Amino acid sequence: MARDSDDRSATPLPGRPVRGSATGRPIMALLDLLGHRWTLRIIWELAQTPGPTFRGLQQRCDGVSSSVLAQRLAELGEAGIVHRTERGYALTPDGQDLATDLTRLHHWADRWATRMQQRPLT
Amino acid sequence: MARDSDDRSATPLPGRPVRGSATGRPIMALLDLLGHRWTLRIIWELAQTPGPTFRGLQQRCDGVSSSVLAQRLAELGEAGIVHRTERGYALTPDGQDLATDLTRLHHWADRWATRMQQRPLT
DNA sequence: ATGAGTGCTTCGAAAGTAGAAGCACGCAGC
DNA sequence: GCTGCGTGCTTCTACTTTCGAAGCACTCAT
Repeated sequence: MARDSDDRSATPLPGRPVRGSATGRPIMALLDLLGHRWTLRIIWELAQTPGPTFRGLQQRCDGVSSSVLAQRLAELGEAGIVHRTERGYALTPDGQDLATDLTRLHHWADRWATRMQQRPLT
Repeated sequence: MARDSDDRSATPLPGRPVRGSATGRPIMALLDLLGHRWTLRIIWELAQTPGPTFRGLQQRCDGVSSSVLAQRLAELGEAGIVHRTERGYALTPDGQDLATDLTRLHHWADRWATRMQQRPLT
């Protein structure tokens, strides 16, 4: 996982300067972390059905490449959002809190869908 | 802005098959849309201080390249989250609702920072 | 030993992003 | 007119990230 002296294990964490913000403000680190592709989706899937295997999670995420999945799980693990249990991958208590907030996005998305159908696009 | 018949206007929208999900479920479209780089940040900045100019917003986002910013604003506009007013760019009512949900992420991020400081990483 | 499952890595190709430069427009002052 | 400034936004090339197939090392049951 961590090849020694890997400068690129640049997981966005609070207190660290992250890409797009040198201040290290927690919200910036979070927005950066969640801005990585598949990250939001992985948290979402783990919230829906906890405990999948690596390959199982891969399938749930519509066949995300294993290289990226491993990378994301490492980031989320380092951030204390996901951990690996004997029964598979799962959200930590912190991760569950975060997932709860994401649930609100789900409700928003449903209303969004309704409005977009009413408004003919382009 | 919306040049007709542009094949690349692949903005993730509910009802459309998006990358990583053929179903077009609203939440998937949203997670995909928000997973693009700078998208979360742009919404966040517009929620903090509405009405910036293009270049002003660019500076707030730590110098995001103008090409990406224009692309993101087009996506968010197409999604009905951001629109351009006479006083500059601003969130639509829908966008403000979304930003409200993101505010919860801010609180989570602060708690996250506290925990990460207590636990030395790696 | 064979086979199937696991987590995870490697590597070339494709897609996305960075960053500087520049275009077209409007407007104020001259 | 022209110059200068500010606007939104595009174009271009170089760099980074992601994809996707393949494969490695390991465990466990057969």
